[in-house]
Order: sequence, then C-alpha cells, then structure tokens
Amino acid sequence: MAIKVGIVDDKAVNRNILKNKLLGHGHFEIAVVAEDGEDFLHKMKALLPEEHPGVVLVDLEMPHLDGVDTIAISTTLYPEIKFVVLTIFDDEDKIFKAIKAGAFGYLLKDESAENISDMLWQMHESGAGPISPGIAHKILQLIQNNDLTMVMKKNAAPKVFFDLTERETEILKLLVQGFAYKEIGAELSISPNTAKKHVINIYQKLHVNSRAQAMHLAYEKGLL
Amino acid sequence: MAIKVGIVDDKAVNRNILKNKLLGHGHFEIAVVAEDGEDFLHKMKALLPEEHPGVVLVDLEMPHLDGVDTIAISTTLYPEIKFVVLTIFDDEDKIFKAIKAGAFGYLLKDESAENISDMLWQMHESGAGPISPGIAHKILQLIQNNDLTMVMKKNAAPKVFFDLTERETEILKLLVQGFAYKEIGAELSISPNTAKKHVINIYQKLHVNSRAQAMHLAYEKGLL
DNA sequence: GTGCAGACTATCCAAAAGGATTAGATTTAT
DNA sequence: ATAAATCTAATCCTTTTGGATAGTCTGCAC
Repeated sequence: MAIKVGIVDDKAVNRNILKNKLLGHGHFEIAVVAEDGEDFLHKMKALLPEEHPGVVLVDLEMPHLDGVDTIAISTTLYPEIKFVVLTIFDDEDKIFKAIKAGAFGYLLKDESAENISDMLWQMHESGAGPISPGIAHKILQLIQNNDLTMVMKKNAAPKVFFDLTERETEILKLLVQGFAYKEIGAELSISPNTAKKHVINIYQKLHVNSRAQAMHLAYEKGLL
Repeated sequence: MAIKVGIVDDKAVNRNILKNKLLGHGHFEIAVVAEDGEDFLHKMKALLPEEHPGVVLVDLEMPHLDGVDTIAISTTLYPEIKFVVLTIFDDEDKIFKAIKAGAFGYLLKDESAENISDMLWQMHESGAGPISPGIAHKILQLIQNNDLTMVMKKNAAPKVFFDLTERETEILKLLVQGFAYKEIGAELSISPNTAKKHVINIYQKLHVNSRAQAMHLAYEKGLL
C-alpha cells in the first residue's frame, strides 16, 4: 500500500519538486500540501481521519507558523502522524528544538531526491526515524562537547572506570587536585612511596605515563 | 589513496569477515588487527606514526579492556584517529557512553557488510561520522524523552583569565593536554627552554607551582 | 591450607619538572 | 624615542616524577 505523505513548505518550487520526486518513486501518494503551518492545520481539519497522511515533511523557515511550532502543535493533535523536518538549516539550535518539538526525523535538502524517497521508505520499513548523516554527526558532537548531557533516571551507577581499585580511585581524585606524592601520603596516612606505587599502577591501567596525561584523560572523559 | 583501517574485536570470525569485506571493497587497507583493547594499544605502540590507521572499528564487549575504555584512552593518545563502534549492542547506555568516550561513529553489526564499507567510505568523503539509522533514531528518542537535555552555554565571554598573554594561553592549552616541555617546543617551533619559561610565568600568574595544580585550576575554572 | 589480589613499603636510577637568573630581540604604548 | 611588555633562549641547581624491582601483610576464594 502507498504511503500517504504531507508536504509543508512555503516555496512553491520546493513543493513541486518534492511532489514529483515522491510520486516518481511509486510508493508514495500525496495526501496534503500546505504552504505554512497555519495552512497545514487548516487543511488537516478538512480531511477525514482515513485520509490523514502517515508522514509529513516540514520545512523549518516559514511565515505565520514556523516548522518547529507546527510540529509541536501537530504532534499533540495527531500523535499517530510522523513529522520529518526537511530543511536547509543544520545549526545545533534548530536541530535540537525540532527534535524536542517531536520531529521523528531530520533531513537536509541537499540530500539527493532519491535519498529522501529511500530514507522515507526505510523509515516505513524499519520504523526508525530518517536522519541525514550530517545531522547525526552534529548530534554526536553536541554530546561529546557536553552540550547535551544524559539525565540518568535512577543513576546509582557507581561508575567503575578502567577497573581501578577503590584505593586507586581515591588516589586519582587527590592526584587530579594537584597533590604531590608527599601530600597524598600525608592525606591518606600512608607512605609517599606507597602513594607513588599506586599512581604508577594507575598510569599503567590508563596507559599514560605522566600526571598531566592522566588528568587530561580523567577530565575529558569525565572520570570524576 | 587507500584508507588505513584498524580492527578491534575479540572474535576471530568477526575479525576475518570484516577484514575480507573491507579488502574486497578496494579502498581500504588493514593497518592493525587486535583482539582486545590492551592488545590494540600494545600493537599501536609498535607502529610508526605514518603506519597508524585513520579509522579503527571497535567492538564494545571485549575482555581485558572493553570498547568504551579503549576508545576513551585511545582518543586522548591518538586524537587524529577516528574510532567507530561496531557492535551488536544498541542499548541507550552503551551508545551514550561510547559517544562520550569519543566514538566518531556507531555502527550495528547487523548492517550489511557493503553498508559498513560504504558508510566508512562516506565518512572519509564527507567527514561526518557514520551512524546506523537505528542508532540515530534511538538518540532522537533520548532527546524527546528528556533523557538528554541541552546545556546552553550562556557565557560566551572570552573571559581573559588571570591576564595571561596570548602566547601563554596557547601554551596553557598544550600543557593541559599533557604535553611535555619538549613537545610544546616542537609544536610551537620554539626552544623547550622557552616553553618552560612561559610555563613558569604562567604558574606565577596562577599562583601555583605544579602542572597538576595549573591543570586543576584551568579545568575547574574553565580557562580553556 | 594454598593461592591470589590488593594494599602497603622501600630503594635505585634516570628523566622531567620547577625555580632563579640573565639577557637579546621585538612589539606596543606613551 | 623611550619605556614597558612580551617572546625568545640559555645555564645552574634542586626537587619531583616515572619506572623497575623486591618484598611483607592482609583477606578471600577454592
């Protein structure tokens, strides 16, 4: 059965190109075409439930009601419809907002038309939201830059890293605060020699050979 | 020119299948094959820099040193190498940890072999990290479920800290990455003695007297 | 009990880092 | 043009680290 598609884009050229490409693919039929969010919502109200599209491609920059707001409203009104962003914008802020608004996928317009059809078809087959490689890459970077952080529900993970023993972890914490062997020894009431031995063992486990490298690893990878 | 690839997987079958698939593609050559993280790090130390792989495929579940730890260590040791997770696991926790550890991409093993080759090749062409559709989809869901939240950095202030000069700031950045005097000198084409002089000056401005203390201050106060 | 892993201590050696000082070359500000 | 910073470089000396090795003492598993 053909997939019913909706198109929301303020540029007539875009609407037509997209429409033709989708129809050419054979698996799609066009359920609704709108030129902005207001228009889309209005036209949806005129449709019977069985005429509703299964997936709607939404441009972001539009007059009256932009893509993000359109998606935010539409996903609550029509939770069964999948909204996929199709835009030229790839800045972090827009990506993040669109996803929060409920976007099921995020495609870039410079994606070749066959790719767009293919990705929509794959979405239908696998149930996974289509995402352009460049966008996925940006999201990874956001996570790595700590712009995105994971909120653990129950957490409780004792965060055992690199198989360090309890004592070693304790010593690493002091090390990272700039303590010298002497000071670590004094702090933990052990010989500075022992402190040193522990530190050398830690280095071996982390595969580094200096304090600075160990600290770098600890800070960058969040071992604290 | 062929792309040099590394393979880290504890199952000999996987290593061989992957190896053959990559070699069959024509664009790849195998730089290093290891059966776990320890093995990989050990073999890397034996290689000359020009023999280093450009991309390394890493399995997650391995004995001795698992994939996440391997990536965490390796990305600090070899920042120029791109590490791509290749695994059967697709649970949120593993995905997130691997990305935080510095994974440049995340591929699922049920991806057809041609796809893996293709995605690696595309990565080389576009510079974007390869991500299996199912994984990208999971990440979107994490964001939508508020398991991932965006931390907006409001203070874009360049924040010229402690009146460090431009050169000193430059050197501090290298210092924090674990560079020794020799290495800083080589990096900036100055004498190690000069590098050292700068570092000592930095210490005075920061009122510290060791590398570890300077790093601690830099990281805690966000001087980077 | 035997073995094993972790914590503890120590010593020797080499390399690196820290500190103080001196000093020429350049750039910037007054 | 002169003074003040900054960047550059070197030397001498002390302290700290990193690495290798070697040993004791504990508690826990088989």
